[in-house]
Amino acid sequence: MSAPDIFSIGVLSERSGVNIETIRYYERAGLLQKPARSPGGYRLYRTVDVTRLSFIRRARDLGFSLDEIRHLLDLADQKFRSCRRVHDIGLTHLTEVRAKIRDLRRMEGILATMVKACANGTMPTCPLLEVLASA
Amino acid sequence: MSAPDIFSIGVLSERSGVNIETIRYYERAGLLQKPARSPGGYRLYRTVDVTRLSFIRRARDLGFSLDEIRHLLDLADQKFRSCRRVHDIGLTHLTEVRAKIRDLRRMEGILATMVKACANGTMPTCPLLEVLASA
DNA sequence: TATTGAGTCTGGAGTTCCTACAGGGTGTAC
DNA sequence: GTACACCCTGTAGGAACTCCAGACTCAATA
Repeated sequence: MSAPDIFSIGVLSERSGVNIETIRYYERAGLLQKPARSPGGYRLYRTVDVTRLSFIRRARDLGFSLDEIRHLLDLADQKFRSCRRVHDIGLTHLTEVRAKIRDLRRMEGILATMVKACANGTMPTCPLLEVLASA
Repeated sequence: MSAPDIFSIGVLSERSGVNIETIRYYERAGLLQKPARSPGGYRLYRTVDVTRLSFIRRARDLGFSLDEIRHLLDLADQKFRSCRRVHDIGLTHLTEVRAKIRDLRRMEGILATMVKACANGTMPTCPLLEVLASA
């Protein structure tokens, strides 16, 4: 664990913002490859693991399930031989991502209006529910 | 259950896109008020419940926890007397919403590029991980 | 109006995605 | 060589659902 680009699970946790226990869980769940081990049995990681783990964390924050993230990781890993398959999976997620952006934009608009009104000392009414409720 | 604006949990489920079991779970968790009951004990809902439930579903899809959603519902319900409190809670969520939008737009860009390249028959390399991994 | 079949009820167990110990081993710094 | 922080496995817990059994309700139809 002395080489600068090889580090322990604690360091990985710190650099990726993912809990140590969660990292081990992702390994069990197959989202991370089983890492190399030190002679004493410690897991050994590299920079590429930080990247992968940070991605998983962000994607989770954005409401993607582990299964969806598995798909996205497969895309990134170039696991699909067929261009058609990359296209289809990419398009599915693109549609989902765009829908999420649209919803978040709506929420942003409402929240910004409320915060602004409050800053002026005016107690605002809140159309938050209605704006997301409509199809 | 004959009046047009009063309906059963099954109809509510259909109109809101939320599982029947999940609706009952939200009731137990205090996100939905306890509904009126028919003489035989069936839950009775109204249009306002569809709105509220649809909002919860959307917010869950966007990665908000039930606790965060409780806060947002409180905002919408005008539960806070103080403008300061509305301002603070609104601002907290606004910051979170904007961060999510930023991440999703990055994903959107990558996915769109990949889908486009694939449509041209070119197998693209995928910088998906890198784009979200960076702080 | 009696029946039938879809819908609903409660309570409890199972699933996913973590998170928190307990009890023990590892690594390194003095 | 012994502290002390770190890591190991395994198991148990929590959040947010999801499913099921066995019993009851309701509306439609014969």
